Amino acid sequence: MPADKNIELTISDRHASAPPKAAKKILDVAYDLFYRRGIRAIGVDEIVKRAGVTKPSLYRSFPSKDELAASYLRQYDREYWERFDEAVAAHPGDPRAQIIALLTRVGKRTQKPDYRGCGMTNAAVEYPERGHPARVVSEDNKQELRRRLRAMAAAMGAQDPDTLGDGLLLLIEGAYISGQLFGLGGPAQSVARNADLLIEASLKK
Amino acid sequence: MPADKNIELTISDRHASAPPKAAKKILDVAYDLFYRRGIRAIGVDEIVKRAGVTKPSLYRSFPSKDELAASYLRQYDREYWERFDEAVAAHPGDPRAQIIALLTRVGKRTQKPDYRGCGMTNAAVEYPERGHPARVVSEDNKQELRRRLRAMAAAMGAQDPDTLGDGLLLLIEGAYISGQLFGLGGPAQSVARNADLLIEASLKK
DNA sequence: ATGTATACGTACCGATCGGTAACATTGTCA
DNA sequence: TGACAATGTTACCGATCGGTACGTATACAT
Repeated sequence: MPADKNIELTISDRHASAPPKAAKKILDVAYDLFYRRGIRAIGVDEIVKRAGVTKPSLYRSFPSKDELAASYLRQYDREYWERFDEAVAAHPGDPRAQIIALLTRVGKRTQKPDYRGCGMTNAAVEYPERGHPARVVSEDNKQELRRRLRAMAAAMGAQDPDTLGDGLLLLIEGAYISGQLFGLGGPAQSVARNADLLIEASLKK
Repeated sequence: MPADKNIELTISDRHASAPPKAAKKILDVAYDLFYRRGIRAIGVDEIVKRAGVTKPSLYRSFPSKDELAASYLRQYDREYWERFDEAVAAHPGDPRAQIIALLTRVGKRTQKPDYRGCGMTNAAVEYPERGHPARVVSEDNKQELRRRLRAMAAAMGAQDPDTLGDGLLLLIEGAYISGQLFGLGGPAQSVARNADLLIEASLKK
């Protein structure tokens, strides 16, 4: 279930009704294409064609393709933390169970046939140049992920919370990547089990 | 120290001397540009310009840009296993020490200022379509990595060698990716420490 | 010197890239 | 009805994409 809330705060919050419809269709289509096939691989022509709109419509709502990509990632970011918070909320006050729930879900997603990894991670690989609009969003997302994982490791009572938090991040990123590299039956299916072992070895005795 | 052995078996092994010099320059330049800035981001025009040759020269030695990218990855593959075997050879008969040596080096490389991750991983992200020449090389490389890590986990006497091998792979891939995402001081610097903890927790007691 | 093979360069191809100018059409609310 | 905003239409821009037709330079063997 993709992009169904507001498009961009600056667009939808004008006077509480009837934001441009074209912008939403464009962003929905761009979201799907960028995620599945990559940002560089998709041209604006294909986006407008599949969205049933024209190019000027795209450039009225988004200043450039790069900014459209950044908008796609901001949308991805919202849904990312929704999923995150959902797993956390399922085990209130139990950070270890939260992590395991989170990683179990990630592991399951990576085993779906056409899994394509994390949109954030992929975008950062596609745009190595510092300061690129898409990369900025991606880096912010990862910084926040690191912050949360370290905080959760501390709440678990790890001997070295920063090391455990970073170790969990490495496992997660490894799952994102190897999920799209190996497909079904790949190493990503064991991410939760390995995280559990790592946590066990990292707690104060 | 880049690409200084043979270019392509099919080129250099013609009659044991004087293979086209242009092909080597092209592959060297392509290697550098593809790795640092991405394959899709680099056009053939830039490659031939920086190599000081012309486009027809490129297409006499390589049937297409995609195949040039595949050649780049085959070269990367050779150097990859050279580094791997080097770390292994430093600790004969001690798989755990081999892994730690390996991951210590990976962790160090990820902390270099302009670290750009694993060329194989990056190529697979850039080319999600199955069967793409570049992706095929990348997938083969990863399969082999998984095979070796599982074998080493078994040699260590892990309770569940496949799970430990896969866990190590997840940590390694996580290090490749987060190395280029976070730069200096990122989570990748702790990959060896986390691997050691994971190994400790995975051995038979 | 002349044939033959190989490597290289000039110049070009059609397609697509991201992006825009100018204008016509629609729907909505006053 | 009039005004305005959103969208559509058509046609175009210069740049770059991957790739090639075709002539030329060099080397070596006869």
